[in-house]
Amino acid sequence: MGRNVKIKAARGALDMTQKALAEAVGISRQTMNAIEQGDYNPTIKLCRAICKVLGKSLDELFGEEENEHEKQESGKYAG
Amino acid sequence: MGRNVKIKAARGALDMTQKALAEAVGISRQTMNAIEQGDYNPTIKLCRAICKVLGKSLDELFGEEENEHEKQESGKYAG
DNA sequence: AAAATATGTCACATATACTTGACTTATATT
DNA sequence: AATATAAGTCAAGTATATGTGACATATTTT
Repeated sequence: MGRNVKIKAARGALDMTQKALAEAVGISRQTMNAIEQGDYNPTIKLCRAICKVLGKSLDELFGEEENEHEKQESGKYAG
Repeated sequence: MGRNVKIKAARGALDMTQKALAEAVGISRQTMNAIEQGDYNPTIKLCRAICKVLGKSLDELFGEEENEHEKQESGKYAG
């Protein structure tokens, strides 16, 4: 999928650890890590919760996939 | 969850049926219907695909849950 | 350099997003 | 008023998001 660098940056700006963010959002640390790693595809409700904690919009954190070195998407919903 | 009136409106503006939108996005008609009905919580990837087809941003279509007559959320990720 | 904390990853379990097929109720169209 | 298309819903199946525990590797702190 493509690592989510924006979450990591926003989290860093608030000096929060993955664990702290995960707790604030109400999910497990591993899930938070997997999302930053791009290992999966969170639900919109979870994305909204992350945005709220980090004080960012959906577009800022989850808009337009990083297509810098695009790694052959398993493309279920065609782009 | 709360019906997504915005998708319905954007779809209507393009004179698309649920079936047509579902096909354009690459999901089943029933899933599209369930999302508009607020019967579940799509993944961000699917949301992006819907946005792309409808020419709207995540914030426009999926930002901030409708809290007009808020029906006691099952609140997994606290709001 | 040892101890502590943060991050990455794996395997297995559970909840739920999404599919498919079928049926019903609206809303056109003729 | 009959026929067609659109929309809503249900049950049963499959795929995957998320949880939990455990362990490995970075990175920071002492």
